Amino acid sequence: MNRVTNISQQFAAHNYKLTPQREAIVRILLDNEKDHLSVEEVYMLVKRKFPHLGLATVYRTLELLCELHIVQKMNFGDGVARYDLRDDDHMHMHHHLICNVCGKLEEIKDDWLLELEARVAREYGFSVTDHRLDFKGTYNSCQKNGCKGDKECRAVS
Amino acid sequence: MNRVTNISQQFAAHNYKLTPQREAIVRILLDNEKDHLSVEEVYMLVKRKFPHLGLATVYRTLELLCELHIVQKMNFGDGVARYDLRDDDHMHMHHHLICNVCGKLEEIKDDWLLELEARVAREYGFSVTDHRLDFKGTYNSCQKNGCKGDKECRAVS
DNA sequence: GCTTATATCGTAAGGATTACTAATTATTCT
DNA sequence: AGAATAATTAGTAATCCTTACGATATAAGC
Repeated sequence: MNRVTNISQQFAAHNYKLTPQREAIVRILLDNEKDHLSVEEVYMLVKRKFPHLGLATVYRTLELLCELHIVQKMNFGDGVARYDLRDDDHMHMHHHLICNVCGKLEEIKDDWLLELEARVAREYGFSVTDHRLDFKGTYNSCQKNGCKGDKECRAVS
Repeated sequence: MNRVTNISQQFAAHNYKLTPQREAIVRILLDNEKDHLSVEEVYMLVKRKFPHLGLATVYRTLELLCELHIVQKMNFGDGVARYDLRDDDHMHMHHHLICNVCGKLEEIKDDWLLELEARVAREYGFSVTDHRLDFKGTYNSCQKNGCKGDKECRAVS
């Protein structure tokens, strides 16, 4: 099924309407799935096709998408919230690799934590509904370029 | 060795001085290790013993501690940065359990990710220097109290 | 078609963090 | 010890991101 149609149905299921503004925002997110866009970036991109759209609408729509578990609001330490499309099952977030040198943010779609979640349930009496796993480090290909220094810790990870 | 002494040496090693203000802040962090304090909370606590301390000094000191890898700045979604003491080796962060019902934040000190880090290195050519692993879910003991709803997704996780 | 609810727009208000200047404290050199 | 230099702090102003608000516009129900 078309992803926009799918999302439209999820809106309807919760008595929300997929207005033209909301649809434009959703399309921007789908078209830039790899990019972990910030509110401002979404705003800029969607304004090309929809010049009259207001910034507050972007904030509200992203909050709505978050509530519907279509996206996940995240903070990678650059001072702005970023939004990441969830997997189709809307269950778990994928993992991230964040390079200290080049700054690249790569996604790992596999879920590597099923075993650990079972362990958490067993040992801590805690049933996991979601997780977040980020790795910081350096790509081997970036290693030779040297490290920019140890300032990355200042970021809110 | 005394932890304050140890930290003092780390300051000296980087040509920073452990001033009375900085030491007071460090002591507050050590005394409230489990609590993931925010800047404002540190400020309030340290002012009891050190009424003339300024808020900006708290911000600067925590940034400094972050640079020295003594603490880790984190964002758990409540709009403020929180600071978490690193393990003694200053290498890796511990993991967190965050309950959707009671809001409790528990730490898991074991490092469960060594194998996954090896896998990342092998499959992605990425050598991990640090990680972040948070589990969201509910304690079995909280389950019977019911869930507050699905608004937790609005938080920046 | 009129009424009611929902969504948008633009901007004002809020809150957390950073930037900045003057004052204070420590260090170095003679 | 005393002057000069450097490091640190205090207090507040400025900045930036986000939320709140009132008015307008759009859609839904009868």
